[in-house]
Amino acid sequence: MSEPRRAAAETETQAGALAAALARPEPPPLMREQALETVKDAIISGRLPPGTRLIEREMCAALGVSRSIVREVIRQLEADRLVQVAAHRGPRVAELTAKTAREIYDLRAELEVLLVKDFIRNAADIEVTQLVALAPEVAAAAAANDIDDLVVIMRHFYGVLVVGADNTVAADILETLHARISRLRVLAMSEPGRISCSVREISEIVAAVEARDPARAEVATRAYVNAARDAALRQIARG
Amino acid sequence: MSEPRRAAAETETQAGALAAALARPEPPPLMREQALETVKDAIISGRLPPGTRLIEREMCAALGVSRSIVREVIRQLEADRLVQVAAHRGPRVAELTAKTAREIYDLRAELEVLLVKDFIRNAADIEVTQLVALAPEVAAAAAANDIDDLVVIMRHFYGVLVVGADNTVAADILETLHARISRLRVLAMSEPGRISCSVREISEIVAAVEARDPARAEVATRAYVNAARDAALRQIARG
DNA sequence: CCTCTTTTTTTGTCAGACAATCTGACCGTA
DNA sequence: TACGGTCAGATTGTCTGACAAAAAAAGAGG
Repeated sequence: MSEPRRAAAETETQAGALAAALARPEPPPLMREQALETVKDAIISGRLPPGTRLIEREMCAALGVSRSIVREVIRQLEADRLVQVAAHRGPRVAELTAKTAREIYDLRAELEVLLVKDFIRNAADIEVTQLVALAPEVAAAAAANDIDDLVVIMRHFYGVLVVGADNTVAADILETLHARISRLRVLAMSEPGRISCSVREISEIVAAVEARDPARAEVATRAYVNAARDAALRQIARG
Repeated sequence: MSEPRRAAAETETQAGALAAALARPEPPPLMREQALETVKDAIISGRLPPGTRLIEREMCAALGVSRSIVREVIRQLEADRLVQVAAHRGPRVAELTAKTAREIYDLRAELEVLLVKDFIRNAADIEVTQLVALAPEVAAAAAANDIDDLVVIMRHFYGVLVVGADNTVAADILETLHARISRLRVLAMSEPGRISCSVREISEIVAAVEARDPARAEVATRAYVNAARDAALRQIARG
């Protein structure tokens, strides 16, 4: 009984390896996905500020796609809470109140703590090394006061974290939260003194991860996210 | 300067109150929302089991709507992770692996802890009373072994919790997680002995909330969700 | 200045079309 | 029989055009 099943399992494994090796990461991109990415990026970067009306016809013209596509994209952005849609009134880029921002940061803290702990538990040594290698990069970008570069490096940081933590559910949700506060994060980083402070906090997280010390990592991660939250809320309060 | 503004604010407030009082909670329901709710309910209840293909034309016929609507609905379900869509291959009701289930339950624990703590901090006394009043109902339904009733009561329980906690972000995300594991939750509840166990755990949560003791509530909530997780994973393991 | 109409804009929905792609059946060959 | 190749049908991805209903804007009148 086990002979044929073993054989089947073997061919399956081989096929799986083949598929993985040959998988094209870029199957002919769907219009819908390109359009979604374009609009999402425009919102996240702030080129479409909160409150902006997203009129279907204009979106069609701007994106070069049909209304069908635009409407599907809107539905996805709505589900991600990046746009708010009132019936018969059309979608607008979502506003971010202080209350909502606080809620997002508080939940973000829990998610990042969860991910860092999972990273400590699940990540291979090479992934830990990758994370450790990012700490000096963060420091360098901070020293140069290059916020754009810092954003890129932090995105990389979270990329390594997410892969090593191997927790898709938490990673997906954290990504939606990050998207919602992305403008705010950049704003908060431009607060004088915030950058050098966050460098220290991130270094501490990395050090705790390197030591594979979950309790220490939790404290460090909470400190980092809470400080970011307070800076963000100050920015909102200033208008 | 403040006089006219006060007057304006007053009429605005009055108008707002009127609008709130007369607001029909049911503005002519959009086809798309009805369709979404119908499909979502079918998935959550298990009438559309995981893996089921959702063919556009068939959905149109079944729901009595056009393809535009069906496709918009699919996009929303995709964003909620209730369906998985492969390009050119169409959507299927999402499968739930043991790994994903574990991740969902672990995150659910964090979210419910967060919400319970917020409830303790923010809820009015009357809301605490409402929650306390649900404990005996849970016990009664459990004693009668009426799982359907228990599901309804637990939905009510979370409704009260969410309103009192006043944390929309966490509530929304918890709702999507609950949706993804809803079949599993029912399955887990049918495990012999699980119900009476969960009654005790829920009573302890309620007692901790009534005492407004966050630390105790956290312990109780974790115990409840972790027990639910273990029961759920056992069900998955059994096939 | 406020209020009531009338237009204009925009959304919500449908129907039909067509190319690109996937699936499964069929078929010849070794 | 097992395997690789071909072809027709099914299905998705996308576009266009249409129209009723709702909301917003513009005018008219007091």
